[in-house]
Amino acid sequence: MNIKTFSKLSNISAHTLRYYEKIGLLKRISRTSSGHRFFTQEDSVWVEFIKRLKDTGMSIKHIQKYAELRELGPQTSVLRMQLLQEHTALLKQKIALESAHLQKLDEKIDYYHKLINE
Amino acid sequence: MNIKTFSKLSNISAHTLRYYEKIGLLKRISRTSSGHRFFTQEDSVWVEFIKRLKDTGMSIKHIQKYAELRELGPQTSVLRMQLLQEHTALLKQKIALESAHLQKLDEKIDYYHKLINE
DNA sequence: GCTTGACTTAGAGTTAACTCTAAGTTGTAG
DNA sequence: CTACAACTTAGAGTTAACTCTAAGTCAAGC
Repeated sequence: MNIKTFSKLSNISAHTLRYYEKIGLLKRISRTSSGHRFFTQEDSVWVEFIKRLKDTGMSIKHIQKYAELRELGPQTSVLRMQLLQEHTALLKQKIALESAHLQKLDEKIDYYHKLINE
Repeated sequence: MNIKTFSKLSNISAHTLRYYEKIGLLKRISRTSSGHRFFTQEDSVWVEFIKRLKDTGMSIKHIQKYAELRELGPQTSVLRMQLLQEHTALLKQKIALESAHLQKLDEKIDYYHKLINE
């Protein structure tokens, strides 16, 4: 599919897709004979994975690192797994912190409730 | 306590504390006779609350709004409660999304494990 | 065949939230 | 009493991650 269609599908602007390619998040995007980018199902899977990393707070720099390892093929599996493990460890901490904060905020809301109903 | 002590206690730089005062996150910080800021236990409680909001993804602009309402006194309780409720609703969604992502990432790590042990 | 869209490079602009600098004054702790 | 710290205003610089512009070429769809 072309960049416009892929942009809609992935919910990432064409500008940003070109930017991601430029900075090395997307590599080996195939081209039509005329030079237009041609996105495949595989690209879609990869982009969804990038979004997953981004949505869980991984920086572009770290995603670049992962993308580089991916580029090097199967012999980097252990390294990639380690990166993911480090990331999920942080993510677990983050979720735990947010959950604790949420509880405190809910308590504060309860406090307001009582305050108002007096 | 003075700004340096408070900075250490709150883990926020003196620069940032002055910045927070300037943009209206911190109001009515008392002063010594010589004009130096003098932080109290109450300020500490408020700053911890600000950190809670920030750590859960609330923007400075929204925290400013909350701080303004707080400044207006008890008659804004309902509004403040509503702001908090909106925030916790978003936060719950965010935690749910992150948890779903975490699960997928854990699955990918499992996949790598199997790949490596073959 | 015309309009809309994709391509390129290079670089400027944006937003959030700081973070720092300068320059000069005054205060405080050891 | 000396060195370090706090104060002020005004504005510049930083980082991340986009986001957009220009200018010109070329392609695709109706």
